[in-house]
Amino acid sequence: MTAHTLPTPAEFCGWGGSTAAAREIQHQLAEKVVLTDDFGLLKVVAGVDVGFEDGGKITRAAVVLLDAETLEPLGHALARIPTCMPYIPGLLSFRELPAVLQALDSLDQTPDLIFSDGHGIAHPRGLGIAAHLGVVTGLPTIGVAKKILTGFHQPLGEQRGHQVDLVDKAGKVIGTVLRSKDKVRPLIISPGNRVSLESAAQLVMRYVTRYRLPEPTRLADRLASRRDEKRVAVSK
DNA sequence: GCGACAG
DNA sequence: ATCTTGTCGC
Repeated sequence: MTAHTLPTPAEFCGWGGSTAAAREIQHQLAEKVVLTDDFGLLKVVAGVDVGFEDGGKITRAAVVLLDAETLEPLGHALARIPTCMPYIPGLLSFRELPAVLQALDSLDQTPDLIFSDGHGIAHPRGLGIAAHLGVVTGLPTIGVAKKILTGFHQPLGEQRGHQVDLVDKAGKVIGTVLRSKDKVRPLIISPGNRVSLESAAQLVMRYVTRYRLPEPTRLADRLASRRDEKRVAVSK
């Protein structure tokens, strides 16, 4: 069923699948993205991120579930699969989604909203990993990136909460450059699916506490990159 | 042709 | 993303 939306990892191994085919899939799926806030009250929010092990041979996806109201941890999942596609700017989702989907499937609960690392519609073909994930799962998603992939913006204010539009060459707004904390590099926020541009930035700020990244993303990042384990290993 | 380029 | 210690600044 996902054959037309996400080539199997095997199809890309050794370049069995072409980048041209992947780009065509993105163009088609981008048309399915909805930017309407059609979700109800948020009960469970999730954060997803991907890390690598063994020099990149293993792709490791992490998903964390939090109570949308209290940010209390409700659960998490990990998926580790062989990596068989290289990183290619613009085609990130084909490399990372297989593991992410597997981790999501292993959960006993479906989140009402997913914060994904990377871009949503702020992408050359309008389908960054967050948007791709949203279309494939049918769930509301928001892209939280640390760098711009495409687009331009006016100067941004220095204080926490300040934001400016990220626009494409045609002048269309595709995201928000958001200062989540004072004196830190801004985050690039863009809708993935079933979330409006305005809500995307608001929701991110709702889940930012004392760090640059919103909690769902920050916690998923820890799990995916094994921050805790490494800290112990180094300080020991 | 040249440079840019999420994670 | 990942390899990696200490260090400068708020």
